[in-house]
Amino acid sequence: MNSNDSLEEACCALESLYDDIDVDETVRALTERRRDAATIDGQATVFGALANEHRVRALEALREGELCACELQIVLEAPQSTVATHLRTLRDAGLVKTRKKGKWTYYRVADTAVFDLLDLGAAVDVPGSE
Amino acid sequence: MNSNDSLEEACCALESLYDDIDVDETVRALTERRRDAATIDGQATVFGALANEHRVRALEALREGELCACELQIVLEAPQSTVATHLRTLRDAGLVKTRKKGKWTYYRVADTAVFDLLDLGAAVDVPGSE
DNA sequence: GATTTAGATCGTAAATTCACAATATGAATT
DNA sequence: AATTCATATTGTGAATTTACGATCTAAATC
Repeated sequence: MNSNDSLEEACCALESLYDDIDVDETVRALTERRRDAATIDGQATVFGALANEHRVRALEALREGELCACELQIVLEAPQSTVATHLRTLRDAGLVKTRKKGKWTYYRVADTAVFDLLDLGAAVDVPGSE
Repeated sequence: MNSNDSLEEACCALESLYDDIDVDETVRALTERRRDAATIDGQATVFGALANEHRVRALEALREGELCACELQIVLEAPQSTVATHLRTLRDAGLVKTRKKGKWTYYRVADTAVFDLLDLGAAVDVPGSE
C-alpha cells in the first residue's frame, strides 16, 4: 500500500465522521497542523539523545556542576568506551558542552533548559510503572 | 572487563586528577549524584516515546485540540497500522489519553506539560543542523 | 623521545525499534 | 446476525541503537 492509498483510506473515515463535509478543506486544515520538518527532526534528535538510562543518569549527575569523563564513568558504572560513546551522543544533540584541561575533558550541561527537560520528563505519569 | 575493573580504572584517573585525595570519599560523593532508578527509568521511557518524528508530529498536531485516529493518519501521512502503533507508544508512555465515541477513538495530550517538553526540545540548538 | 595515561573512535555482535501487511476486534448499520 | 467500518494487534524482515573490547590520539611526564 502506498501513501496515496493511506490517505484515501483515512479520507473515507473522515467522510463518515462528519456529514456534509468538504474533505479537501478538512485535509488542508489537518495538513496545516504539520510543523516545519527541520524542527521536528531536531526535536526527535534531542529526545533520542535523552532516551537512554545511562544518558539521563549522566545529565542528572551534572546538575551539581561539571564532571570529567572519568568521574562520569564512576557515576554510570560502565566501561570507558561505553561512557565515551554516550557522552558523544549527548554532545552531538547539543545537550552538553565540553572543556579540555590537559588530559582531562570536563562535561557540563549546555543550558539549564536541559534540567527543565529532565524535570518535565520525570513529572510525566507513566501508566503501569507503580 | 567487568564492572569492578571499570571502577578501578576510573579511580586511577581520579587519583591523578586530584592529589592528596580520599578516593573512597570521592567515589561516595559521585555515587550520591545517582538518582532513584525508577525515576530514571520513567524519564528514559518518556523521552523514548518522544524520540521519533512521527510521534513528535502527532503531538504537535494535538496542540490545537484532540483528533481521532483517522485524522492523525492524514497528518502523519502513514498507513493505518503504523499510526496506530505510534499512538499506542505515546499512550503507554503517558503522553496522550484517549476517548472512545462509537467507532472512533479521539486522542488528546495527557497534560499541557507535554507541550512544554516539545517547546524545550525544539529550543535546543543541535550542532551541525543549520 | 619514549612512556604513561585520559579519552575518543572503530568494529561488531546482540538487542531494540521500525514499517507495514495481514488479521483481529468491536461498534454501528443493514 | 451479517456486514461494514474504525481502530487495535500481531508477525516479521529491515534498520537503528547498544555494549564494549580493541585500537588510536594527544597531552603530560620521565
